[in-house]
Amino acid sequence: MKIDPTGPELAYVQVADDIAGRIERGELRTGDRLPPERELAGDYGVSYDTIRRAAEVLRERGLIRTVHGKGTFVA
Amino acid sequence: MKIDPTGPELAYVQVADDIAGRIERGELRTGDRLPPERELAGDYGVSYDTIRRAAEVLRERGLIRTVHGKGTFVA
DNA sequence: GGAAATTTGTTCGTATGTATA
DNA sequence: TTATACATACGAACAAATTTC
Repeated sequence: MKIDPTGPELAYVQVADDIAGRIERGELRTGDRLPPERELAGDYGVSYDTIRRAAEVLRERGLIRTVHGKGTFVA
Repeated sequence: MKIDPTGPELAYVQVADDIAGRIERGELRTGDRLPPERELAGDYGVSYDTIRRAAEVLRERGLIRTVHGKGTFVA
């Protein structure tokens, strides 16, 4: 679940693609809550900032929605 | 009691060290309850987040214990 | 039992400084 | 110079546990 920070792919793109893949494969389903952003940062071995960027990408794609104080959910 | 945010020492370390010093000097004794975390934040002029980090350090050192809904006590 | 106040716990939102490519 | 990435810190919203009346 870790990200390769040395590869040609940007870290936040790798994270976004990984989460998108989990949604597409049905590992994450509509309404499911993702782990907290700061926990995802630890899971992927990246910074909170990188998770924020990845989440922004996924929100723009309409794959997730985020609620202040509650969490991030599969759309 | 305020913290120096411009110094090289991290804010949460400064807070943890200050509270540890008060315990070591006997100003705070076993069983004493500390002020609420959000009040400590105001006292030290730092954020709740910083107090939480400081408390985590002190818990790891075994100097305090925290009870949900009750408060934080000197160990 | 129930409501309110107090206090800690969790989670997202934002800003800043530093390092690197 | 700009964009990426990391870490710290401050702010805001939501939730749970405890006590008291």
